[in-house]
Amino acid sequence: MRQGYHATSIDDIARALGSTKGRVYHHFASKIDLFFAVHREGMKRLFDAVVPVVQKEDTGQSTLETLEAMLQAHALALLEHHTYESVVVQGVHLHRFGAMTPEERQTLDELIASRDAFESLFKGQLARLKKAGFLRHASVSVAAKTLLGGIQWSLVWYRPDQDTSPASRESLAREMVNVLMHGLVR
Amino acid sequence: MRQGYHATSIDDIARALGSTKGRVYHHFASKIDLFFAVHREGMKRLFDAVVPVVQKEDTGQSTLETLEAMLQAHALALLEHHTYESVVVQGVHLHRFGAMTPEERQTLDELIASRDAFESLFKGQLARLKKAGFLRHASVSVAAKTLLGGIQWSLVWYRPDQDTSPASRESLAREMVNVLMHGLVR
DNA sequence: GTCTATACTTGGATAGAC
DNA sequence: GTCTATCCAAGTATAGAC
Repeated sequence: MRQGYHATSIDDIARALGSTKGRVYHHFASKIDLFFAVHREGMKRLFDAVVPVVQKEDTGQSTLETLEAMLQAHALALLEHHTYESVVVQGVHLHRFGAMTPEERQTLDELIASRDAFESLFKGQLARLKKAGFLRHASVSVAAKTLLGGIQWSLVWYRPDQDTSPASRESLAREMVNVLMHGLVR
Repeated sequence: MRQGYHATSIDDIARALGSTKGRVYHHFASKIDLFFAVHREGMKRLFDAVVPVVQKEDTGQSTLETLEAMLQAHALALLEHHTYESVVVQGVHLHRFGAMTPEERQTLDELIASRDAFESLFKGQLARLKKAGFLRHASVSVAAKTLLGGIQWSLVWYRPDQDTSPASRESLAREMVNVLMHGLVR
């Protein structure tokens, strides 16, 4: 999270643990294997936050309200698990990397597929809204990327140490979602 | 742009030039100096795209229309100069890095300051809108980061090779801006 | 399961010929 | 201004003791 994949050495990690390389390599076969484990956990937490909200769809709230709840859950999860999620972003860049073993390549492909599946949760909801007459001047795909982008960009600027209370994270998430849902209408 | 700062070796760069390290080191004192040069050019292009739009403010268009034009110009610049701008993003991460010489540190601080100045162009416009009754449920700062984030996230997903025509970039930029300006109102 | 010691490779940077 | 050759540091990974 702090320095990115390449700038972080196994020695850095060992030092943070108060131990040495040996311990790290006892638990993980390679550096990228450790990265994969963190990435997987990060994706799990995103799904755990958003899937329950999608499944509550039939309990009376409108399609638009469900989307708003999904965005809110996503934004909050990003802030709460900022450590894991800022590792997840880096998976995208590693994707077009080149030199790795077939197994590593396959694992990475799985992780990217899981990111796509996550985005599709939002695309599905947006497609339903478009049918209902919303979103007239944008495609579902670009809308999904733009809305998620507005939230996910917080991974770039948000510093968890500056503001630690759960309530302030909740209201920060709310602010971001408000901007995206209501745009700049008066 | 393709592999990120750390994963790209000077040999990679020399190979792309059809030459060797020697040439690169004749023109740039160090790897980070080369990075700085690209970053600087990237920031220059962003300002060149947006500043003229801000300065046209007094020519009859509304504050809201000016903001929309600024976002559009920014989005288009990101797509057009995707190569430079995706390097600019990495400056943020390098910022909290640690080991560098005082001169390098100072240069990096200047680059970050220039990013902040850029964001302030949008904050200024949003502050004027807030006074006029817009943006009631979000702070100027979070709104700026969220709106810019929606656009800047295209640096993560946009692949310039897939769609090369200026017209299609223009309409892609338009779509992103529409989502952000009009939100999900019907 | 954790440590120390070390093998091996990559990559930033420099020297000096042309 | 560009090349080749080389130095040196950093960092991944492994071997083997405890």
